[in-house]
Parts: sequence; C-alpha cells; structure tokens
Amino acid sequence: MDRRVRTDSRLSRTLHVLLHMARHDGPMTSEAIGRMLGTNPVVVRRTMAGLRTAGYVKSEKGHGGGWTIAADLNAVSLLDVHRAVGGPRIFAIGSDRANPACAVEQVVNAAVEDTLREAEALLVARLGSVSLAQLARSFDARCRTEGPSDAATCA
Amino acid sequence: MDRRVRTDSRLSRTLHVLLHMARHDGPMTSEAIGRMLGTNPVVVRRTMAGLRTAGYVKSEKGHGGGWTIAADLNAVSLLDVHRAVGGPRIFAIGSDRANPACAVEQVVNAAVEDTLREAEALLVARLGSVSLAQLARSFDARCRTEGPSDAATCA
DNA sequence: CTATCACGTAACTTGATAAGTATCGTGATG
DNA sequence: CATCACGATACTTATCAAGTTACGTGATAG
Repeated sequence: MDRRVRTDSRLSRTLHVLLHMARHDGPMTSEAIGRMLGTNPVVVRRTMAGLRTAGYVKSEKGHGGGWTIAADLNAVSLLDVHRAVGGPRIFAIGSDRANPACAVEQVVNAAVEDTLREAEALLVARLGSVSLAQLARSFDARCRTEGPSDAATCA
Repeated sequence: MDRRVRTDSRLSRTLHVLLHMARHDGPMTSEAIGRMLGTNPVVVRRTMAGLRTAGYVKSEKGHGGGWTIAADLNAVSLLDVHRAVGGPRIFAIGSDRANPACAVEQVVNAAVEDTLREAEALLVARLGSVSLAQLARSFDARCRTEGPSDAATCA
C-alpha cells in the first residue's frame, strides 16, 4: 500500500541509520546519512541529537568526523530508540477534552482511552522486547535466504 | 494529563453524541449537538454524514427536524462508528517509504509495521467487541454508583 | 596559520489534515 | 410563505514533522 500520509517516521528512519552504522567501519557523516534517507543533513542531525543525548551514538567534528555507535546494540531496544528520538505521540486518534463536565463524555472518553492505552501497552512491550542487535541479525538472516547482501546499500 | 495535541477526536465525539441521542426523545438539531461538543453545526453535520451513510442515524429537515438514531444500538460497535466517521488513520508514527530499494530499510520497516499492525489488530478487536448499547449501560451503571444522572447534560 | 570539513543551532518554509467558519441552496413544517 | 434545519462548497486556522537556509564552532590537514 502506498501511504502518502502524514506519519512520524523518526523511529523507522533512525533504526535504518543505526543498522547501516553497525555494518559500517568508521564514522558516517550527516550528509551521507541524509543521502541514504533521501533528506538533508540538518534533519539527520536534528533526529540524531536525541540519540546522542541518550548515549547511543556520538558525534565528532572536523575531517574524518561524523556519527558512530556508542552503545552495545544488545542493550538498546526499539523502544529506547523511539523514546530517544522524542517521538511520544503514537496515536492519531483520541479525545480532545481531558476532564469534561458531561458524565456521558467522561464515560466515552474513558472507554476510548482505555482501549488506546491497551494498544499502546502492547506496542511498548513489543518495541521494548526487540534489541537493535536482534534486528541486525534478522537482516543477516534474510540475506542468507534471499541472496547476497549487496542490497544493503541505499539507492 | 492535559493534552493539547493534534488528535482526531471524531470517534469519541461521535460516541458522545450518540449516547446523548439514545437518552433523548425526538430529533436533535446540529446546532444543539454543536453546543454540546463546543463546536458549530457544520462540523457536526460533516461528521454525522458518515453515520447517515452507514444507516446508523437519519436526518430530517425543517421544523422539528434534526438527527435520530436509526439502528439497533446492540448491533453497532465502536469500530463501526470509527469506520463510519471515516477515521482510518490510527497511528501517528510509521515508515514513510513503502517499497524501499535498501534491504536494511525493508527489514526495519517490516519490523516496525508488524508491530503497529499487531497493536492495530488489538485496537480493532477491542473496538469491535463493544456495542453502543454496552457503552450506554456502562454509563447507567456509573450513575447508579456515583449519584443522580443530572450530569448527563453538557456544559 | 589558514582552509576545509563536519557538527550545532536557530529560524523560517512547506505540506498534510482535522477542525473551525461563512455562505448559499433545498426541502419540510406551520 | 416565512422559518427552520439539513446539504454542500469553499475558505481559514492550528498543529507538527519535515524540509530548508544560514551561520557559528571546533577539529583536522597541509
């Protein structure tokens, strides 16, 4: 399905970058990463800033500088990355008024929000249970079954 | 928590309206509903249009006109309402490129989207398992435990 | 020391979408 | 026939991720 919608893609883009960094020797520049993602270096730096604060990557200036992984990939989950990039809003739906005076509205909001909370809990549990290392391994596994790993380079 | 974010509140607002309509004799005008929701009649009509198409409500023009429930509340689930109001976008996060050339990106997107799909399936199952009648009953139950039902009127 | 490289940061623009608003048409009621 | 209430269109507003421009800072090369 070709989604042309408005979704926050910081998590998936960051995971994409991190996996490439894991398979790459030496620092990667924001410009090179931006080319991979089809965007520009400023957007990359903006998103990576959260990862640096969390200690998952570090950055160096000057010649030969760029971004490097600074953590054990086994110790960082997809949830950690989601939080590091500051992507708190998961749902596009919800209720707008927090404490309505109307009791009917209170019941309705509670019902909807309970359901959303359940779904969010599942999401958090799933994202928290997968490490970057596992994700990298699932990529390697896929390459072994589907052919050579040349496709790891971005267009 | 006081969310001042950008959420699609069509589902919760519509449920709110439907429950009031169920407790109300005769048609309710878009203007009266708009006052309940703190919005204006055009927004109400726009959202209700989907419900009418689905056959859950009907509308009458002229004196004494307005909106009336046209379906068995036991037969309509919260999921039915969600779909009737045309609210398809559930998540604010996701991946932007559907079929990337990069195999790493494919693996990452698949992982993220599988997780989202799981959460969506849970959400759909939950919303589909609750009928409007059940929601109305849970309101009545709450009133019995917490006091008189005067709070069913909106501010 | 100076030029270049690469990140850091701030400010602004763009695009998409729910919500809000204004206006006019249409049909039904009294 | 006057009024009411919906139907529909068009336009504006608000929000936020993403994109863009511009300039500053520190590090390396020569």
